[in-house]
Amino acid sequence: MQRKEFPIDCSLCAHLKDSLFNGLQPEDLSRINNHKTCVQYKKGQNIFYEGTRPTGLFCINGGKVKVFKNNIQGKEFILYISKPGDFLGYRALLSEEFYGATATVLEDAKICFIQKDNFLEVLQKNPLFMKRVVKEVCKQMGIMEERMAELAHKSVRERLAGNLLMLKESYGIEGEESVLLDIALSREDWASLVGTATETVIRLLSDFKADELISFEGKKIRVLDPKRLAKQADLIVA
Amino acid sequence: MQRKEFPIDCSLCAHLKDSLFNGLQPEDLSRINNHKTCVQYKKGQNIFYEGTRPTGLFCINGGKVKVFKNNIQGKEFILYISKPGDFLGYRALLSEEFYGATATVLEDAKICFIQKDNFLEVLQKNPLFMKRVVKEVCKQMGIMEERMAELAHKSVRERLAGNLLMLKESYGIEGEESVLLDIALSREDWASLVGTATETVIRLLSDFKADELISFEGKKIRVLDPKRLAKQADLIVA
DNA sequence: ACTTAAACCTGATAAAAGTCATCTATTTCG
DNA sequence: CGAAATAGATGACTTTTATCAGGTTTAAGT
Repeated sequence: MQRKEFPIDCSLCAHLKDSLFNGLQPEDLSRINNHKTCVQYKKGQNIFYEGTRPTGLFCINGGKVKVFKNNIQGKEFILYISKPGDFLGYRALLSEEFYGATATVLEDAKICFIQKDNFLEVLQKNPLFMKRVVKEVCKQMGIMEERMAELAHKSVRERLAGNLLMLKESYGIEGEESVLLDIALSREDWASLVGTATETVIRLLSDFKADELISFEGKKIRVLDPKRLAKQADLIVA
Repeated sequence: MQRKEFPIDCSLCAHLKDSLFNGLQPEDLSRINNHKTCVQYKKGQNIFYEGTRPTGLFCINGGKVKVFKNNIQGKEFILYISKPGDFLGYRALLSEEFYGATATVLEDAKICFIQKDNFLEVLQKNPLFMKRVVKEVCKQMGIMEERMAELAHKSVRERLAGNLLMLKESYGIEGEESVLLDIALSREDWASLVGTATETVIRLLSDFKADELISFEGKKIRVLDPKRLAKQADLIVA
């Protein structure tokens, strides 16, 4: 469980443009930069744990991370899958609560940590930055509301199709006639994302494959027919 | 569908202390106050509609409101039940999106409307107010995450028990040996809240009644045994 | 390379919950 | 007040999905 540090300058970060830090005054960005620590994580390592106190904010520079809750029976539900440029753990930090979820690395990651005080200071003296953060939180909340309503009334098949299309938006690499989802999830992760049993995901994914809606490419999935998939997700009135 | 206006001064509002406006500078509160319009709504009336553009913020002075999404098949899922002191419609306003849900009056209500510009101005020149809003949004988000995980992996029985306990926190009136839920929901509303079919709610509620966990008092429910209900909700390891 | 473990897959079965049909009680409203 | 509409209740049936038990394939570690 060794953690290797790595040097990187926020102002030169390849993902600054996708991040909420984009647009920050140079002096503020350098304040963030000078007080951060950046660490490499291997697949399977945890970044923070449900029930513990946040002491700062994580910002992803590379790799992918899942944020999930565990219920009493140990069943996992994935709330978010985060990628470079994304903030991690800001919800609990800003609501001044303990972490409500655990974050685990899906694909080897480089993650920067910004001390709570530094982040909050920059936040408070930058109304525009604050505004962007609020906007982002509220946007996320809208997505959650949508997902929750689907969880309540859609079948597993519909939800799986919907999640394939959702990940296509964030992780899709456009090819000719098809889109590769550039994220390697185990069947178990898919189950945690959709809110179902692993066996059910396996069966449905091979259904979708048999129907030529998707194909498998190593651990990744290629979306062959987004339109018909959207019908399966009951997003369009067929 | 006539709307009767009514006069009320924010600084004298009985629910100011429960509201996010609490702690606002007198001049800012009066700015809000002078630019608001307050209207009475009857049960069943809509306050705003999914898919329309927010033009301001609603603040509840009296009554109760449900905020819900409708899916393609017309099935309703209740996201929030709001009471006096609560803000309504701030999520879409702050994320600068269309409303993601519809708000309908559950019990005759008095609701004030604050024009977008006035609200945003007060928000921007008051970092502390902004901070409280962010904190509240993030707290709500934590609640949503929790509820979503339950929706994913708990049975309808567990969720119904959990929702009874949840409403007990917000709407419970303590009696001797029991707590009355001071909110009149139809079986259909309960179903929309829990994410199930009306018939299932009816059956489960009468199960709970037979087990003397709850009793019915007109349209309201009395919680007789919160502890055993928590076991049904699988909140405590029995 | 070999052993072990993890991930993936398949089939059978059972339980949970949705749907449909029907009936009764309770409101609502002209 | 009485008719009509709405809400609540119950039974029969079906579908979906979880669970369990057994497989095979793939990956990981020594």
